[in-house]
Amino acid sequence: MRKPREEMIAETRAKLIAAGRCAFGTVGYAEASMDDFTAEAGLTRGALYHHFGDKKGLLQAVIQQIDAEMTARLHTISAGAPSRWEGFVEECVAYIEMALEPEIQRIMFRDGPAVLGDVSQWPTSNGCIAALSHSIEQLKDDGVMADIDTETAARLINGASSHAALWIAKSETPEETSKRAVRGFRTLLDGLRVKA
Amino acid sequence: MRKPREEMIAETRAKLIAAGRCAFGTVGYAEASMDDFTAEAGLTRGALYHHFGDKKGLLQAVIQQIDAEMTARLHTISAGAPSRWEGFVEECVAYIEMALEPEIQRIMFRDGPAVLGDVSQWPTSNGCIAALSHSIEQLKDDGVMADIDTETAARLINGASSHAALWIAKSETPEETSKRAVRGFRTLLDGLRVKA
DNA sequence: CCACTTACATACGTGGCGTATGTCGAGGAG
DNA sequence: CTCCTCGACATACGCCACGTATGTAAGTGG
Repeated sequence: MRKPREEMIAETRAKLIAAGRCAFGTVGYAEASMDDFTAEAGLTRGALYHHFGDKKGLLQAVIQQIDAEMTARLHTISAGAPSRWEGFVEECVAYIEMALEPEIQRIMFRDGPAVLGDVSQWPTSNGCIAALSHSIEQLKDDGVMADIDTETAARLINGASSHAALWIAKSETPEETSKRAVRGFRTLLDGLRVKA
Repeated sequence: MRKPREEMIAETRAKLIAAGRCAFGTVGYAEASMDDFTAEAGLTRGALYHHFGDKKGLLQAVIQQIDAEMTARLHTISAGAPSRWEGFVEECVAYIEMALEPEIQRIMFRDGPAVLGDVSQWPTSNGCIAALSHSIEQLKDDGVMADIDTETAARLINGASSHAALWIAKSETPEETSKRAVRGFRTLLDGLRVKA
């Protein structure tokens, strides 16, 4: 065994992140007891403080992981679309739909911003904003999208998406509400499209 | 003195709400110690639990108060505009700008949703959404706004606004960022306008 | 082979929340 | 006027969670 040491460490970190992610995603950040979910991972709070400094540090790590996954998913979706505009719209819709998943919603859109401030502000873990910005930039180059500041557009869309997701998730009829939201969202985006 | 009793009670409630509002708005909900800010109001946690049940109950009361103030402000703004469309746009811009005030931002857009879930969901304290919806409904009747589900539009705009405000507030150059955001926001809204 | 660091676990103090209990003043019944 | 009740609020207690200080065993460089 060449370097089993570092592997063990990485594994410990991964186990802590996984346990924290699970706890944060289900009972929420504030109600998640560090003693409890570290024990579930077969460890103690000592390990957590050693690797992440404090509870917020673990949350950061969890968010970073989730953000990376979301960014990857968005990328594959936009890449597989027939046109760039289509890809962009599908990306936005996918963003709403991802925000519907309880874990993503809770961690990325509720507890994350509340505990750490505007998550998309730090250089790390703003992959989703960056992905949206990239798409918008391309569309502007293609002359398909109206003249609007790229980052602003990305953030407005991001905000609309996440709130829509919250709305849907809390709705009594998520299915129907989701359809209404996506439909309205398409209309909103269509307003930004340059008409032929 | 006809009913000094009820006045005293109302005053106690008001003092608790004011103290809580101040603490929540500055240090945040989680960091606000009930012992501390009730003492600042010349009371104890006993009074708080008696009137509001628990810490969340006080937060609800605080949110309700702020929401009422915001709704009133939005109403006067939209009422004083030259046209309905102008009034609507100004309302939205005002919404962004209100969300810039630290107290409103912290309580209404960060801690509120995190602690209580989607605030705009409960019947109480959705005054702002209702005000936006009302404006949108009128614009649709006037044939000035594109065919979009009213509530959906209100929520998308609400989401975009609050995220924009977060972005601005955390920016290193809030003044400039604010201009970018408002400009982009106007473009977004313009996309919903029926062209003559 | 030994000193030293690293990766954790254990032990302890503090503080905040919620609840159970106590007290004091205001009104109504007689 | 007196007593009794009830509501408004304070006090007291226990619990739990976080953070830190300390301990320990395993690995690593010289």
